[in-house]
Amino acid sequence: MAFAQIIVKLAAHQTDSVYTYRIPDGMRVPVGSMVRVPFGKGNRMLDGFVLGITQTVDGSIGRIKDIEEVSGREPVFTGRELVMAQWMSRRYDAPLSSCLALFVPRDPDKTVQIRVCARQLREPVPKDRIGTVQKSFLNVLAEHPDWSLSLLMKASGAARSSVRSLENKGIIECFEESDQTPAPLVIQRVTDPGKELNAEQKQAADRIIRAFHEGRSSKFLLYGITGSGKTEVYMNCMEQVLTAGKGAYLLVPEISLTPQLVERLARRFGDQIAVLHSRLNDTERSREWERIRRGAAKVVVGPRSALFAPMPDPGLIILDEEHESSYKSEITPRYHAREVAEEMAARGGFPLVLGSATPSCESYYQALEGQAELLRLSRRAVQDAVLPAIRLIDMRKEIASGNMTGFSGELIAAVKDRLAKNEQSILFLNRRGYSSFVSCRKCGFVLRCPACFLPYTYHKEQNLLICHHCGRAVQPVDTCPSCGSRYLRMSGMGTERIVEDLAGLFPEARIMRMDASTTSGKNGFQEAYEQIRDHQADIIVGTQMIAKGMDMPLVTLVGVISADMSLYYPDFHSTERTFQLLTQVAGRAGRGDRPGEVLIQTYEPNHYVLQSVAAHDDAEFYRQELASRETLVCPPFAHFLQILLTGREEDKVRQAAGELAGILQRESSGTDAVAVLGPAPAELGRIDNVFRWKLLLRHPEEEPLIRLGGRCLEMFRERYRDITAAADLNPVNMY
DNA sequence: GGTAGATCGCTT
DNA sequence: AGCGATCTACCC
Repeated sequence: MAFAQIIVKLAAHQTDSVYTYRIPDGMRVPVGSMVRVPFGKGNRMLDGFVLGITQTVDGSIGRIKDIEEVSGREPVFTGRELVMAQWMSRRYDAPLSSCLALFVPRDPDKTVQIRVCARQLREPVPKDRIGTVQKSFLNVLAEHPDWSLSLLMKASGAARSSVRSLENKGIIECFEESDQTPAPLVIQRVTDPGKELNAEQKQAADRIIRAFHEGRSSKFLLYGITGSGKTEVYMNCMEQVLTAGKGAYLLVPEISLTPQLVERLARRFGDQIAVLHSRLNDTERSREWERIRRGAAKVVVGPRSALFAPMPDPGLIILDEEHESSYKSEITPRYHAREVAEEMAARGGFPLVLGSATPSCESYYQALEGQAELLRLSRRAVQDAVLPAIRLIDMRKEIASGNMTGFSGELIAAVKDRLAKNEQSILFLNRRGYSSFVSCRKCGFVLRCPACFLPYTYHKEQNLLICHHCGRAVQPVDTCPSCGSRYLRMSGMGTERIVEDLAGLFPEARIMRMDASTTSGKNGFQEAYEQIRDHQADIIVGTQMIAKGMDMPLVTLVGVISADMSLYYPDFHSTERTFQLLTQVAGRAGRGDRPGEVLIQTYEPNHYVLQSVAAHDDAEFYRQELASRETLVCPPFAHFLQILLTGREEDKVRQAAGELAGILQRESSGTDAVAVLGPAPAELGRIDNVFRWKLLLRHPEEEPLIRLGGRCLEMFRERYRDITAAADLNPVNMY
């Protein structure tokens, strides 16, 4: 008798419990299998992962049930993957089952279809008495040796018993065969042999490849300005890694996974690439995974989750736009792809490349400290393109001169000028919708979502008040729900409002809006891009999505409506984000043969972020930002562990938060003392009627935070079963 | 998350 | 006492 140690995927389990199930006689259940098991009083079928096999069983276990079946290919995860999942589980305080699930396709049965085939071993000798049905079966088999057993049976009219009879006589043999390697999603011939690299690019590629050949897991920061040809360096390195028989991961932020990039990679690597993104269905994703698992696809392109694709022998991981916050998962396990990639590279003994035009402060600091090798690309690969002129517009002066429109005279004049020249303008505002809140002029009441307590954003097109947090949509009212007055006012500006105002100012212009609301369809983003490229719009009003890597040669003006909005967001990342966003959005101007101009409207033109953006002085930004981070004791000079407590009863959540703070303070002592900040209600104190309190732990090193957090949360969870406590290491959203 | 068994509270 | 509504513990 054999038993399997199984962890089960159950949402209510905040921590893993290992259950013992009996393996029915004849069932093959290796370690690493995914199985269906009956669970709970109702014997509901759940997915489970097999962590171990034992021959005996602990007498204290009451009732032991049988495994129902094994899902898909067995096993679904390797020992190496289990080790990575365990590392993630500890580091991110997440159930092991949730970490293992990342390495397993959602429906393993779709990954590979096992079929039963037959092959003839010898001719029937005369003394064998063959019936006619069996003879017919052999004839069909001779004609179609690749058919499945069921097909052969159907064609010949043979029953399973006849087949068994042939088997028993040793004339045929039945065997299981997995399907052929699935067809690639992207089919393209290799037409691009690769460009000659310039000196900087070549030096960068050489140093990465040297580390690869030496089996060093070095970390590189490829810091290259917009248009300096980072992708060409990536492709050159990947090609050399492939030549050496290994595979490569190219991670991109989801938004950057555009058809242009995929096409470019396909022209270079043909069907050796596997493309993964969130819009694939289960079958498509499973097929790409299967191609990767079989070694048919050696270049994996995708967002952070692509790291978990089962590449048998990786030799390189590249994170493009490494500063992007989409590399941090906001659901359990709350991992950062950069950290997971680093761990994979370290274990595998191969290099990691972080690429960006605006590196994260963490990576920049590591390069300064020598923990990452810095590779600079300082020249634009496109010869004539020059950096755009960036000018700051002091909006205080506009207000002083009586201009309350939100558009400076200079910006309006510049747009008018571009319209006259038949060139395109981009106007950037990082807030969608029409107005940011609706309030009563008489009593000051603000219309808010009842579940989240966040002000509603008015969407004029749909004529709805929408909560940008939970998505709740309600009909607008014309009287104040509090005092009954009819003086309701819309305040703050969103992209919809900007479009409306511009239409009034420039009635002849073709104005287009590009934000999450207008690009939601399957190809929404691509279609919008093509419209811009084909000059079907003169003015494009958009949120941050227009800042990302699109090539728009007709755009010669970029206007930032308000740079201050993101600058004063209550999060220490806000300055860095603003710098990155403004630098990226400025990079959209003048990439063709005409020079670009960037106008940034602000109420604080002397702020170091704006000054360094305007001067194209990245080094100065990082100098000031790192100094400020050191003073504020923020990353990279400290690490945070945020603990979010949620529950349906406000009093209970508050009380639990206080108790957890006490446990943390008691357990953290001596030289390794961790700073405990809070508890405090979260800025979004209530979402969908669940109350939220938070605690923040800070320490110069990560390890004491992970250790203390893990230990204290274990104690806490035993005591409070109805309160959810979720840890987040170095959260990207500190609210 | 789902279920059974315990407990609560209101009805007859 | 009788029965639905709510709470609590546990699931191999």
